[in-house]
Amino acid sequence: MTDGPVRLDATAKRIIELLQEDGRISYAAIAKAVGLSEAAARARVQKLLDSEIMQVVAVTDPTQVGFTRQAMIGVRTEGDPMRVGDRLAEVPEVDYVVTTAGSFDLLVEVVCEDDPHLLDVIRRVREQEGVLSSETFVYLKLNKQHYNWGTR
Amino acid sequence: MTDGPVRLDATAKRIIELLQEDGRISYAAIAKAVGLSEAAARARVQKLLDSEIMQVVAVTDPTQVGFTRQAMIGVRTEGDPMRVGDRLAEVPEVDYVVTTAGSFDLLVEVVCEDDPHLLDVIRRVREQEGVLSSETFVYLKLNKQHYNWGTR
DNA sequence: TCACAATTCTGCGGTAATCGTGGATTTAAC
DNA sequence: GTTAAATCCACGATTACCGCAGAATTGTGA
Repeated sequence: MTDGPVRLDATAKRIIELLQEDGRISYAAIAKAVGLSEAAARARVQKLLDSEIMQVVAVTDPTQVGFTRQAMIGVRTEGDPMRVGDRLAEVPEVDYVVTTAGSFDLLVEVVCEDDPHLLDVIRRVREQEGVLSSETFVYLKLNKQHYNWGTR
Repeated sequence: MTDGPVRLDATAKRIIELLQEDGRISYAAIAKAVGLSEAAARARVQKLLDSEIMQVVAVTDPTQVGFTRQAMIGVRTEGDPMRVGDRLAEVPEVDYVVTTAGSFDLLVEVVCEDDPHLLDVIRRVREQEGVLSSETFVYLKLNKQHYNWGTR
């Protein structure tokens, strides 16, 4: 998140791909797949986690775990969009923030319990300094969500 | 993805939250945290995975693993947006599709290697039957990405 | 090219976690 | 109240995890 681009060799990429398929695969299985000792594979994984290139986490469809309202908010800003984006990232209900080129400067995904909650979050976003306007896209259905795009 | 809403008890929710923090936490640690035997905790996790309520995976910032171009594509459709969304979900470069209410019917996130690749993906999206128009937001920076929103 | 330092890897032993199974317990349906 | 299904626990055999010491590799500067 903070560092610049990091060099990843073929082994690191292969390890990432294995964990993209199954985040709970054992170190021993990783080692066998990439041709390293188990200890070396473990060190590699730990380094990838420590450097924040990769995180291994449980991902859920929020609507299945009690968050009935999700939305993407397109935001137009004045001043430095990244600065505004970093501040919006601090809002707990915000799980995803990207700075973009296009008719929005920022795209902000939020996870809420219900409509009043969403309304409150939108209000807080719009109050943020540097936010000129926003447009909300309420999620009706999550059609696809995957993470195994591999590496290049 | 296919089934309706599934009932999650407090234990299941607690397990999900633990795995949202650390996808590689041991079954034994989960068992201790939720007050079950190790075997029971393992069975619960397996059930959550099998039912596709939860997936445990490695998540990366695509720009760090060789995908230099990412974008969100806002799509306006005719006909059933979900149908179009499900078809767009089959495009390999598409990693995220949601049906929304607002000035776009669908939001489609794509992961590409470079500009020509992105251009080609956009072309394929626009050619899709039922797609009236689209607007592309090229990602400049990923400010935040997290998954530990918990459960309710 | 060589020497030196830093990093990475291997092998291994002790400890802990995983996995399967059988039987007890709880839950749900009628 | 009875039955069936689901869930849980106990436990042993297997496998994985983890830390460490030394070897091998990589990278750097003279």
